[in-house]
Amino acid sequence: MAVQNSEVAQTFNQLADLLEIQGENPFRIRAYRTAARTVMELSQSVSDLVERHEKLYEYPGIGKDLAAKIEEIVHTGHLKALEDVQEHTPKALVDFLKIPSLGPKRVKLLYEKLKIKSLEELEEAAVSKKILKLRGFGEKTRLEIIEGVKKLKQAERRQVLLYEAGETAQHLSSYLKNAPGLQKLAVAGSFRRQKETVGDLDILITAEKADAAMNYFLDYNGIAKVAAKGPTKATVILHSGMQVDLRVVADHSYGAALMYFTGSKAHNIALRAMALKKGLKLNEYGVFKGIKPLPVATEKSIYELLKLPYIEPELRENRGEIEAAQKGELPKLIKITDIHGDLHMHTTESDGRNSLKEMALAAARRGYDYIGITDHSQRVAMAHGLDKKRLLQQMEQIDRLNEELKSITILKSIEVDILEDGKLDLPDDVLAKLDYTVCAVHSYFNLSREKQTARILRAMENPHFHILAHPTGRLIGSREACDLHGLPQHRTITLDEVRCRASPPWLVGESRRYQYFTAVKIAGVF
DNA sequence: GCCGTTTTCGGCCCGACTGTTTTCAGTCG
Repeated sequence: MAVQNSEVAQTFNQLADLLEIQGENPFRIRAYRTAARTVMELSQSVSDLVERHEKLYEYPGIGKDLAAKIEEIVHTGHLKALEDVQEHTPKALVDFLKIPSLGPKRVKLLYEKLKIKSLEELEEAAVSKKILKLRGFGEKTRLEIIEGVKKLKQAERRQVLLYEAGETAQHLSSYLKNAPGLQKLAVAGSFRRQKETVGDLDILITAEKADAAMNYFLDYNGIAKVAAKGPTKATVILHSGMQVDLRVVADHSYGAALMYFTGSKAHNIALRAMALKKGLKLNEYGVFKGIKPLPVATEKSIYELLKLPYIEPELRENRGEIEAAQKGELPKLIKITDIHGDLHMHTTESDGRNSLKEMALAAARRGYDYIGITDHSQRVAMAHGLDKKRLLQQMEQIDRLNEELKSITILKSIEVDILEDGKLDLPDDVLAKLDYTVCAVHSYFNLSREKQTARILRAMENPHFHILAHPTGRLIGSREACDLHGLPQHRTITLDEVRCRASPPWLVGESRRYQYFTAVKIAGVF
């Protein structure tokens, strides 16, 4: 059984967590984490690379040592070094790191001085005030730990979907726009990078008087708790549980601060290292030569100073965008204005919320040239999927509507279910009458990799198969991707890619909850 | 553990805030 890249990355991260608690050289720990990231971003499986004797140590952040460790994991399925470290460190200590105010140093102290090695022991030591004996532990920390243990027992820290975070961001932004003396405002962080889920919101403002704006922010009625506040920085927890960080900077630092708070952390570190090599210092206040600030009002001017073109926030993850920028090979990202139509839409015939005509009119108002109607097929009974008879009726309806509406073209389609054996859920004669089909898996997500892949390949062999919808079936935060051979786990799709995949060059539908744009069938998707 | 137009050794991003301390270490982003 081949080892997945994510398993290798997980092993490295586990090792890094444990070494952190043991007080190992922090740079060595960082190397493990960097390597874990690199492995996750590889477009090929490490198993294949090892099998073909590719030089793993030529990838960024992977040297000979880590390459050997990767090979060990591929060959033996585990890492002896991790097991050795695990043997001497209780696993629960790693969970302690998730508690606010507990970092590796304090976890180490708790373990060494008080022999604490489980969540229960930690709770007991906090409640009985034993931990106050330790240097650096006071009453505040004690209460933080009790609260943290409670939360940890309940659930993981909540990550919300991007669009949910967008609603909170919208509320907060419109509130803050009325702050006294407000000049500029941006929601930065992972939200600006448009990550699929967002853990907290980072809001950056410039204002005539920082303290007035800060106080205005702290008066926001959605705040449940103020976790930290200073003259330029505050952290609050909203009633929804979401954390919001506010930073106030001087107007001339806005560009540098926006870049800094947008991240990602890895991208910033890489940029700072580049700046250092040029004899410059980069921080959230600007770019400095010695102590002399250079004029950098915008993010663009900072990139220019580093001899780089502007890098879009969505790409700032230090997974090759800086190298691509240096070579002038940055991908062009999809913009709303690039979208001319939507090929994945439901109506009230199945589980949509609007009628066929309402959908068409709404799309026309958006300026779309075309839409494709893709209600569910009969097998998805929960969504009242269409059988042959109802689909034929809908097609007639579409013909009539196309006559009536001249501003938009409505294409006939269906989201046809891929059955467990790879057959499509409707007979070929009716599929042949459609403009195109969207095919998707809605059941049996847990088949083995071999069976799942064979199932989809078989569906693709059908001459009426055109588009594979939500290819991995992953629901962000609630259902894992199904195991398929050859689909990358995580990546950004660019406009050029969509163009070259789609023939004719249609953009394809997306959903808020699925990770992927619906992929279009081309040779070599798998 | 990685890496090299200061280098094969000696660096490795950097600042705000907190809590505990009595000047600063640890955490966080």
